[in-house]
Amino acid sequence: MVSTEARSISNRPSSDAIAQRILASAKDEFAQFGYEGARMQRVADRAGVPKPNIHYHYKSKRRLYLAVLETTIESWNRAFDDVDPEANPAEVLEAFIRDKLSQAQQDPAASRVFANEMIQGAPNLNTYLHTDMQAWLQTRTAVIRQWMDQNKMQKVDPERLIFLIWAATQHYADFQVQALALLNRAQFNEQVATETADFLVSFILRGCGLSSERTNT
Amino acid sequence: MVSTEARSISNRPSSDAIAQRILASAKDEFAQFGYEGARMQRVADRAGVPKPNIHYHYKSKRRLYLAVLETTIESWNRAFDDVDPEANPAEVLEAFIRDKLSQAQQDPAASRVFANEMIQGAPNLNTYLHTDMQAWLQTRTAVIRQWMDQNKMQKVDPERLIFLIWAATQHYADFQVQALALLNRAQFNEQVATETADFLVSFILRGCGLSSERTNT
DNA sequence: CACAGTCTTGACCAAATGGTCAAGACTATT
DNA sequence: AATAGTCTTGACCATTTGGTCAAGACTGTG
Repeated sequence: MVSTEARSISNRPSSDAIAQRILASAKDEFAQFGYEGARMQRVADRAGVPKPNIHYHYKSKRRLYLAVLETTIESWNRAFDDVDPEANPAEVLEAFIRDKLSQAQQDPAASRVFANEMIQGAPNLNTYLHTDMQAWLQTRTAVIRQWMDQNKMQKVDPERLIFLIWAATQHYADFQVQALALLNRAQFNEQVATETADFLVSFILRGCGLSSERTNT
Repeated sequence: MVSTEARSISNRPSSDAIAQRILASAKDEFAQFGYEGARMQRVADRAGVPKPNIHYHYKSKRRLYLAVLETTIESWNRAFDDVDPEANPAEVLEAFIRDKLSQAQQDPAASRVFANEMIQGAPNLNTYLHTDMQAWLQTRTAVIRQWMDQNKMQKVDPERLIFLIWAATQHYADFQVQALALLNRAQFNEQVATETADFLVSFILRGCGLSSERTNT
């Protein structure tokens, strides 16, 4: 009786909370090892639940992975999302760069999940690449082209400009160990992030012909 | 007799040739799936040899992986290797960028193996990062700093400049599917490579204040 | 408090995994 | 042509893998 009473204070976390914890653990696992290298047992251990519990919430490893991919994509390009063509290119691009880098710092696992999927050949995101992502890119490049037509910035390939920003920012998530080792830093803290953001913003804006400073050649 | 004669023309490939073929197959496999996701059986199939043959040439999966890593690293930064500080920064950087991109196109697997190892946290290359690679980087950044002191180029963080070049070029190897999908191209051929190289060179040189063209702001 | 539905979990399974081994095939040397 | 050393391979093994299942625990509702 008493024991039952006591047990009844078990205060079991809500089913949703557990599903969330599993999803978060899965993100870390898939980020580090990729789909094929990920182990369900490790996901369970990270989440602190028995393995069969995962299969209650997610039908299979593949479904779990797809769920992770989905949440990852959702938070992908928050910024730069609705851009006013009348806005200042420099400000818009700066905001975009800083936001992407901030994401890379705050949630490197998301970036790595995506990187793994791409390296692997995007077996689960091929449609997405050719539909939603392409559409997203096209509206963005349209604005950039407009800016270039109005001589507001240097004429450059807009698609490749976006690629460069993606690559340069995600680098600090995906290759974090390398960057930290070579910069002789212990962790990717706020200071390193700020230094990096400042470098990227000023370098890329200069590349876009948007710098207030002039070159001294 | 006859059959023996006929068989003796079997012309079995040299042991070294097979070891090489295994290594090449392993590079592709590790590139696509990462260490934990790689399957010895698939390596064997790709190489066209029975699985035990792999274990004759490479003691274990780990040893095979280390061998792949080694050959990958060797071909890593061929270019930009001995730079004359008196040389023209623009020319040196352009050569470096074009070489890195050419590598990314010709051997994307190598880039992906390295990317996987970094994403995973560099469990096998941590020492390398803190020794050889750091040394390599330091001699390069020293030259760049010299150029900046002599006002030959814009003052920027040299380490992060190198990172940006690495990231921007390797992107076309690691994220090849994405780039091709978004550029609406079927394959990363010579034309795409040239367009990309031209973009990267002019954009990055402008970022370094090394462009002949002036901005029109 | 009983009952039904939701959620959890220990015990288990078939298949796949990295790796072994001993028998055989090939090659160079004498 | 016999021999010794190198290389190849079919059959096999212990362990790990993703996944199942049925029994039980918990929770809300009448």
